[in-house]
Amino acid sequence: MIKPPTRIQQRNRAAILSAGLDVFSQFGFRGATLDLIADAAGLSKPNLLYYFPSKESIHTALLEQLLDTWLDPLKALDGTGDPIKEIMAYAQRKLAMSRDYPRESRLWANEILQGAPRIEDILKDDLKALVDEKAQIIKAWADDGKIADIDPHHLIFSIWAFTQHYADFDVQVRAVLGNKDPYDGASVFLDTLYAKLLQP
Amino acid sequence: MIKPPTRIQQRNRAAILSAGLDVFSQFGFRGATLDLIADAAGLSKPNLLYYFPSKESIHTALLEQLLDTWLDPLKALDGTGDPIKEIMAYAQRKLAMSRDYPRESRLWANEILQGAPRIEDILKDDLKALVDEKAQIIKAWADDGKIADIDPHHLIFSIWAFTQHYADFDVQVRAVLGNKDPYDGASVFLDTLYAKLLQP
DNA sequence: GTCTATAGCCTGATAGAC
DNA sequence: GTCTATCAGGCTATAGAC
Repeated sequence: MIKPPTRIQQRNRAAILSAGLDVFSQFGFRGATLDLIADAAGLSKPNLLYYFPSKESIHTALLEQLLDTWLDPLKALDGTGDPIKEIMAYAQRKLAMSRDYPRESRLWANEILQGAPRIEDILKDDLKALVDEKAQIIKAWADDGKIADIDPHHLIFSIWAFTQHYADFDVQVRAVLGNKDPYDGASVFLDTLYAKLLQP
Repeated sequence: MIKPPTRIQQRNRAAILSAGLDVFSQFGFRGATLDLIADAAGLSKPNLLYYFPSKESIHTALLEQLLDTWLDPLKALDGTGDPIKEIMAYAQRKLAMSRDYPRESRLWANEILQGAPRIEDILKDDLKALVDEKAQIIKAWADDGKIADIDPHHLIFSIWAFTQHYADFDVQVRAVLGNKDPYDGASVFLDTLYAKLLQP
């Protein structure tokens, strides 16, 4: 018989996951330590290991939780909608994710930078299938003359690259811009960029 | 009296730096270990520490060496040249750097992702000054109607983001593309993207 | 210049009291 | 459920033989 988690358990699990997100997204899997996570979560190390049996299990839980929401913006790209509007709305959704979930973006970036040892299969199966499916939609739009004839895969890469840059390279962007908020300017630029690119 | 380094010393120093680049670019500063670097360099750990006094010193040497070449493509942007050609040539130079020096790109990405504790001052001083200078050139071109009126800072960010994506997210790009080489398609896409964006 | 040996600290994880 | 105490192994760095 499995008992439902108490409020304390829910709170501690959430605190650990949030602390783990902080630490793993900054230092990567190898650079993160249980001491740092335990401190950030306000728990002792053994107590942390009472909730999660290992360092790996915290990391895995975070990646699984992330996958649920990370691919949503692309999944929402609708083949029956207005082509240019659909693509530009996707790009803006991704930019909003960088603004609202920068730690998640950096967790992903760290995992890929380190060779994606824990999610390589997911990239080659789920991610590739999703991208190929949406690329086909975009290609059909191009063939119909509804948007310019550009490579759909590199179009998607460019959206990922540009939007995630503001989360992953946040320190650099802010160092260069000074005190200005990056996201307003980025949003305007994004609209201009893809409006011009996609115009048939 | 300082003696010139012997051939063995030159070779070992180079081997350590190359091994350090491999390891730091994959795991970040904290995730890297001297054991991994020593193995990759084909030296024992104490011998490695004979050439560099500490882990930090290897990392610093790599970052300094990187800075020399990392900003060259932007420095070469010439205010007296043809505006659209200059910007597109810059973007292509950056893409070539991702292709030819992916480890350097990932070393940089790791450092920024981790909050750039060791190069934050350089970002705020040297990098900001360089970018502001080139942004002013680009703005003047826009004011003269020679290129479209777009935000120069975000234009530069977009070039960084898109070109470095192919080095930093290499595993993901290749997982999605299958066996195809990414760089030919990226180069064509890059030309199309900025030709359309910059057209006044 | 290069090695073996090791100091001294930090790491992930466990045992057992309460 | 949470703690103190602790283990075994990995970590950076040093000592000292050759």
